[in-house]
Amino acid sequence: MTPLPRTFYLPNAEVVARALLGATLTFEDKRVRIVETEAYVGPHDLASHASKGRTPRTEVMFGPPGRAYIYLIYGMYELLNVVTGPEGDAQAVLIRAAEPLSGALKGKTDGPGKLTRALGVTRAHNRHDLCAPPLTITAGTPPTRVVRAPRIGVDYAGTWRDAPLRFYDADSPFVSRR
DNA sequence: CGCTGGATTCGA
DNA sequence: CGAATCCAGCGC
Repeated sequence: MTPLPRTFYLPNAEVVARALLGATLTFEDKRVRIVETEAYVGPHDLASHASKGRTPRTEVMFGPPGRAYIYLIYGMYELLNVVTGPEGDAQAVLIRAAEPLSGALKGKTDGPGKLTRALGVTRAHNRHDLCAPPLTITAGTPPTRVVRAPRIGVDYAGTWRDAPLRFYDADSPFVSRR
């Protein structure tokens, strides 16, 4: 399969988060179907790391769309994001959960930390261009029903805490719990 | 340079 | 409910 074109990542994070549901995430020989995402809509979004401004860590979010933003959280989990929006517009979509498609996975994929661990994706792939191997996203099977809800674990985000920017496949048993 | 706390997960 | 485990961001 051909990776989704860079133009796919050009719209805002909310649109891309919704559009990524059902798409296939591939890393080397491992493939999963994305079933849960969250949109981080810009520097004004207090839940986004981009709200701290342009720093060494957030730099990639201010760059061109279609790149991976991967960071370490709680000292032990790597979370995978996709940068969206035009260059200079720091938006991103967190990939929270997926369904296994290949059998080579090293564990569960029903949570953002577990997903990257099962795929073997690490910070070494931060800034990687998702339009080229080994880490890519291709078209897949869209969900029948999509649920929109508040994001998980962003209680610190003030007025942005309850913004309904989380999307998931209502019929998938692989959506993260909570 | 020291301090604080986190887009999580698992086990008690 | 709290520990694990480490580093970004910030203040001094």
